[in-house]
Amino acid sequence: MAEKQRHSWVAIRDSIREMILNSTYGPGDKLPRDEEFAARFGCARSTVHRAMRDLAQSGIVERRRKGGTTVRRDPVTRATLNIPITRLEVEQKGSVYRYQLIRQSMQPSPPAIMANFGLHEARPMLRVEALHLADSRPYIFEDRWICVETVPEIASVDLSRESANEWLVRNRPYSKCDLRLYARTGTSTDSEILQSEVGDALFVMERTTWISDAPITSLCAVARPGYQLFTQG
Amino acid sequence: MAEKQRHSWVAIRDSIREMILNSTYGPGDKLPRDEEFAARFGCARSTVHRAMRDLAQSGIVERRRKGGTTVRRDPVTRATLNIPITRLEVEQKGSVYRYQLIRQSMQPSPPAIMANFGLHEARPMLRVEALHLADSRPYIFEDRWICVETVPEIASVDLSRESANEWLVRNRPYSKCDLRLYARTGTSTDSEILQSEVGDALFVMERTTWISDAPITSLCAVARPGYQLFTQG
DNA sequence: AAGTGGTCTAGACCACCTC
DNA sequence: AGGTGGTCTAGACCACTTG
Repeated sequence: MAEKQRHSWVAIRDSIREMILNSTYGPGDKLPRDEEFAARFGCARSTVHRAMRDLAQSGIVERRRKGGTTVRRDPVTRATLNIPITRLEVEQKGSVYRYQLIRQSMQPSPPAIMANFGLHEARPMLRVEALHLADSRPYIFEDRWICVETVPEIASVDLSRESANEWLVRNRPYSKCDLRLYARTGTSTDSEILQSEVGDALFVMERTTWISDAPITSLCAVARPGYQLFTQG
Repeated sequence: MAEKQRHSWVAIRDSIREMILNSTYGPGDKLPRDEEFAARFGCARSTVHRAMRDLAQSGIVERRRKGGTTVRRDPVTRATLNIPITRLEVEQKGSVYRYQLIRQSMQPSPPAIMANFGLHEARPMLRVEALHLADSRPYIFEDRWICVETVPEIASVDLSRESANEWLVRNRPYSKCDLRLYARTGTSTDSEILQSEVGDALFVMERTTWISDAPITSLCAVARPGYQLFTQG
């Protein structure tokens, strides 16, 4: 009952992971070089590399040139979140999506937004407050700041028709994304906008993106009560 | 001002992404075969493959054998969450970690847990309720169910000394992990355990893991008010 | 300065899936 | 049944980083 491919990178990854869990190699230990493993397994070095890359991405090992591969002392659980465009998220649930621009204006970035971006000086930004609705009921409220120096085209987009969320995802790739998730108690302002009760537990997602160190957008999205965020491939 | 490596997979990835954003290839369009791209770029097919794998993982394209590579119609934002062992999370903040086992008992899996695992029949499970503390203040309360058929060794672990969280992460790899995040209003039970106020907004993380279709554990972790979950590489 | 991981190549074969 | 992506190899060179 052998595997179809004897030297598949998956098999090799599992072997190495098994050794780590066996304590053949413990936390902080240095693993043999890729070439050494390749010789042991009787496969090409690139196959070991492929396996190692997977283990590194899972957070089980750390790799450094010259430094070699070491077993992480602090294993982490890594989960990938899929954050779809809000319109598609709503439509996928079979609801009717509607979008409502509440306010937009040019403002210099306030301290909180500068902190999100890691900026030391204020930059001119477009602030957009908007509401996403599902079946005419408030779904997510977003308060977004867009750096017009990085995204000058945003000025010519009609944000009352197309959401900034959608325009940016479709037109601006990002190279870095910071995400912050937490729960907040609803205020009276929240309850007005989201038609929720004061004191409801609200789910908040803050997302900040850059394209190679240039700030793109930073937003704070507040979801209606009952909202859940899932993982999924 | 040319790049050091003219045919680096990063450069090729960026070129292809650029074409997609240019609408050279629009949503739903089929991209040329890898071999075709390789010929155009004057590189090896495996280099195109490396670039494509990255684009696929970012959620920009979809690849299928024989079906070829297509531009996704519904772009998604993908973010990787790092969920450390709770003890390390606390210690990294410079706080003193403490752990307190509240209750543990063998119980057949209730419907909610069966649903998390996708089981049709109840299985014997070890239920563990425990509290993680930071500087003697409640930090996270976890209500965990462990499938003893998959993890029989758990029976011989002293869970009053080592948290199930830590033991499992260190000893049990998983092949699949479902995550669900949401906000919940604190009940009187919550307020007792977490020393919070009734009505506080609490951040809840539900996590279910399998090892190749065999259920490992399903837990519901409730964090103290003010808790935040971040991304980070 | 040298050792280790990262990348690239050219070619081969395989596995999956649509046509 | 055939086309496409996925993997594997053997070898070469490069880039990072630590001793």
